[in-house]
Amino acid sequence: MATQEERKRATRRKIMDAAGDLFAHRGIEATTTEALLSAAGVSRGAMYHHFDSREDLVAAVYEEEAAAAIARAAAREPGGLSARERLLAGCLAWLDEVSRPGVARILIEDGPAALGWRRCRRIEEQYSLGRLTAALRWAVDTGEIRVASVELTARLMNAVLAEAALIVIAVNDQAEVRADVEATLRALLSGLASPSKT
Amino acid sequence: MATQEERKRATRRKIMDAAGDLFAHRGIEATTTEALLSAAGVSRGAMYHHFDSREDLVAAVYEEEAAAAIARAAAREPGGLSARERLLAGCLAWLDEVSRPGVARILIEDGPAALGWRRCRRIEEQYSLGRLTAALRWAVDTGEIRVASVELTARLMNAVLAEAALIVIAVNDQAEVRADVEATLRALLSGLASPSKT
DNA sequence: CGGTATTACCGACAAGCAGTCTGTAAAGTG
DNA sequence: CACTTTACAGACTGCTTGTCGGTAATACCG
Repeated sequence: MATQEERKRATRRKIMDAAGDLFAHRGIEATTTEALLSAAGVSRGAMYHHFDSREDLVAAVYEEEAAAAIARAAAREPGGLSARERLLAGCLAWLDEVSRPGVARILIEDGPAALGWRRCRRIEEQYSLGRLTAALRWAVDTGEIRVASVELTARLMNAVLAEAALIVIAVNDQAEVRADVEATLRALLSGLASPSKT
Repeated sequence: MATQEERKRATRRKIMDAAGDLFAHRGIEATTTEALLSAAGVSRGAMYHHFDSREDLVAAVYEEEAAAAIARAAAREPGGLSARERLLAGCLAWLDEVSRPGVARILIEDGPAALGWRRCRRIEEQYSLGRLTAALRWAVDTGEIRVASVELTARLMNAVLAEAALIVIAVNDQAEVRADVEATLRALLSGLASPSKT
C-alpha cells in the first residue's frame, strides 16, 4: 500500500472535495456529516481523525475556497495603472470571482453564518481582506487617496464587495447590476481621492 | 381568569422577552429552546403553539429589535439640514443605536446567521433599509447626489453601516473608531455628490 | 526480520436538540 | 348548559454531532 503520508492526504482530499461540493450546492448548514461521509466514501472515524469538529472542516473548506478565489482574481489583474485604478480593478476582479453561486455560497452566504464573522475575518485577513488592505495602503502611499484609517476603510470596502456579490448573484440581469456596482464603486472611491489629485 | 386574548399576549410576551434577553447575552445559536422555556417559565407546547418553529421565534425577536432600533434612531434625528446631511445623520444615528452589544448581536451578528440574509433583508426592508432608501431617494430627488441605482446604493451603504457597527463594538476605544467611521462615511458620500452641487 | 510503537481508520454508541403528538383545561358560543 | 375552539402541557421521536474502544496498516528499532 501507500505510505501513511499519501493515505492521509488522499483521505483528507476526498473529504474536502466532497465537502466543497455539497457546501456549494446544498449549503453548509444543510449538509449533515452523514451525507458528507457517504459522498466522500469515508468513515465517521476517519473524518474526526482529520478534523476536530465539523466546524473545523468548514473552516478548512472556507480557507481553501478563499485562497483559490483570490488566486484567480490576482491572475487577471492588469498592470501599469495608477494605484487607484489598480485598487478598483482588484475589487472588481474579486467581485467577479466571488459572484459565482458556489463560491459566493461558501465565502459569503453560508460561511460566515457557520463559522461566525470573527473566524471568517481571521481567515480573510490572509486573503481578500489582506490584498485589499495592501492595495489601499499603496494608493495612500502614492498620495492618490486619503483615508482616516486604512484598516477601517479596507473592511468597509470588503463589506461592500460582499454585499455587491450577493446582489449580483440574486438578480437576473447580472450585467446591468454589475455595471451599476462598478459605477457606484468608482463614485465612492472618488470620494476618497486626495484634494490635490482628483 | 383572564380572557384568551390576554393570556395569549402575556405568554407570547414572556417568550419574546426571555428570547430577546438570552439571544442578546448568550447568542442566538447558543440558546437552546430548553433554556429559553425554563427562562420564560413556559412549556414547550406553549411555545410551539405561538411559533411554528424556533426560526420563526428568532425572526419575531429580530423584527421587534429592528423596529425598536429604528424608532430610537429616528427620534434623535435633527431637522433642518440638507438632504445629504440628513442622510449622513440618519446613518450615524442608526449606527449608534446598533453599536450596543446586545442590539448588534441580534441584528447583525447572530440574526443573519440564524435566519439567512434573505429573510433578514426582507425584514430590514421595512426598517433600517427602508429608511435608508427613502433618505437616499430624497437626496437624489433634491439633486444633491447622483447614483446609478438607489436600491443598490442603499444596500451597499447598509452593509457598510453593519460592518462599521461590528468594528465599533469589537474595539476598545470606540470614540476614535466612531470618528474614523464618520469621516470615512462623509468621504464616501462626497463621492456621490452631483458635479454641480459639491 | 521480528517485535513494538505509531498512525490511520472503523462503526456502534451516547447525548443533546428541535419539533411532534396526544391529552387537558380553560374560555368562548349559541 | 352542551358543545366548540383555543391555549397550554409534557412525554416522546428522530436526527445529528461527537466519542470511544477496537482494528489494521505502516513506520521504527535492535
